[in-house]
Amino acid sequence: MIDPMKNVPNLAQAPVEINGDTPTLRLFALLEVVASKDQFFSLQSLAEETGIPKPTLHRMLQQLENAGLLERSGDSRQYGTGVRLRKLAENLLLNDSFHGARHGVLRSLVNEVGESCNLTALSGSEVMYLDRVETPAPLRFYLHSGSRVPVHCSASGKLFLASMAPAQRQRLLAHATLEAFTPKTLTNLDALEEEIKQVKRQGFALDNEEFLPGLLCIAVMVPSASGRSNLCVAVQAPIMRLTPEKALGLLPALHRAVDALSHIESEATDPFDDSAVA
Amino acid sequence: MIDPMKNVPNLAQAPVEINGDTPTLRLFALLEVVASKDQFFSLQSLAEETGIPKPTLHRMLQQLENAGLLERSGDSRQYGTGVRLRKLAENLLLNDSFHGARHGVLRSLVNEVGESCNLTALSGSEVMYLDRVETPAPLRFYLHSGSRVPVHCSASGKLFLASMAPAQRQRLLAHATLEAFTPKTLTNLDALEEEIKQVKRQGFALDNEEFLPGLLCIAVMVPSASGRSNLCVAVQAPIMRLTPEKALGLLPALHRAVDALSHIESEATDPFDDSAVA
DNA sequence: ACTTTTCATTCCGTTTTTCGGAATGCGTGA
DNA sequence: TCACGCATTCCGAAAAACGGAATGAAAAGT
Repeated sequence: MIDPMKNVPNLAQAPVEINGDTPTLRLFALLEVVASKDQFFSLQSLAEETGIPKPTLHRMLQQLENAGLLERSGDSRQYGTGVRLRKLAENLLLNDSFHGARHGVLRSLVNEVGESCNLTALSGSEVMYLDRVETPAPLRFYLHSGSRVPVHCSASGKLFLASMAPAQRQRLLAHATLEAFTPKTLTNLDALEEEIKQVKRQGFALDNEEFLPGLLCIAVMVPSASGRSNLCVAVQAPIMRLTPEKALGLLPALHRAVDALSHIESEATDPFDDSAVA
Repeated sequence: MIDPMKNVPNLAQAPVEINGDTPTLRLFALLEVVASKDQFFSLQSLAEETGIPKPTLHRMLQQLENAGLLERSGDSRQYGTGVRLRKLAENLLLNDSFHGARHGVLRSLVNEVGESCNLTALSGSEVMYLDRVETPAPLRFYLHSGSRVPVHCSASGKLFLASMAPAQRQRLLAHATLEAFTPKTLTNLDALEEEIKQVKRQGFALDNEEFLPGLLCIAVMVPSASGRSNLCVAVQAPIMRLTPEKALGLLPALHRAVDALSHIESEATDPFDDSAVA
């Protein structure tokens, strides 16, 4: 990957990383680059932008073209998006009413409590942000959906841990390093178990600057009709605006959101529930 | 070319074929199946539906989940679409390479009717502006592509709602706050359902100051050759210049635009049809 | 008209990934 | 407690991806 100086291509290199552990995911990352373009592009320009070797990129694009995901303008060397890809995108957005409904609940929770809220799920050994709505207040933490945080220092994570069978929890924690993100992070397994016991008793969890200094978070689990739940709602705010005591006052609002969310979730398993709506 | 898909498991259910000559394309075909679903699904059900062996399907889903393209919900046996996939879909529609052609249609519609027009798509529970062309008149509303408006108080939104199955619509609306942006906003579910019935009858929708005071909007849906449509055209104008009655007079122009747009959409499948932008 | 430059495309041995039947794990309901 | 349904892991054979080098093909320069 050494850059021979003789070639000095054009403007400042945009090192768009094509990440992915598998060929397929690399192709997806490529599609994302393509999808973010507003115009046609050539193989060459894309090769420079992404750093993918030309033959490899050629094969990738050819594959996508054969599949109807990309199209080429005429016989020329300009690529653009294909019908099939657009159709997929449309269907996806059109049918995603669960996400839409959940987002709505989240939005009204934010309206009510005035702070940023998010939906989280356990994904592997980490907590993932499924969705997030920001507070209108100017001072806020920038966190976005799709990002991940460790289980041991997040309110949602502690709830997930508390909902597990002891054996399952141990299996998960056995291979985890309880990394200290702040001085308040629980890095001791016994302390964490103690905390989890308390979470279980209380029915909610707090993260008091255990992940980011100055960030307080309170979370509640959305129960699942069948089996264990993998969904939490949480409010996050700077400690300047939200002390642990004040956070407890938000619990009623959180529980209302949880109710709404669990109704949505139950519709997923029970598609025959479309009675109302005249 | 040899057909590698000799899997003919023909179990009791519908035989949705996953075609594709390469692993990546098979994964993509799988995503298409997922994207066309309106509800969560389990590995088992998908295995039966597609005929893909369980271990293979498991690996595929796991890969997609790790990449953030899919998400698991509920008791962790239910899969649904992920943030990253939705993001990809949105970017794609926003930067579509047909954008140019569609933009042209929009521009000539603006020329004809003299008011700002826009193209919209449903994204989750909100209406997204795909494109917009402003009126040359000095008095106008500042709205731009990429921005979003709620479904219940926009003409396009009502059209999308009208095109949904009752269950889907209910899910979307049940937990939504029908926020009142103006005194005319429909904040009552029954009233909204009534309005939707009317929209369905009429084939077009009006937004008469339901979102912004003084703003009237009339919208028509662009039909899709296959499946449900996710595209609307709309004219927006200050009520000073456009009354509801006068808006009806714009319907012929809107329908001409719709025709042109649906030709663009079908162009890809029929390259001999040059009738797009005039 | 001919040469040079610039891309796109093909070749092909090596490396990585996928495939899926069989075996195992895990939670639920008898 | 056991059995059953489903999710998950194993692993060797098969397939696909990889990318440096070589080869076209067409535009740009002379």
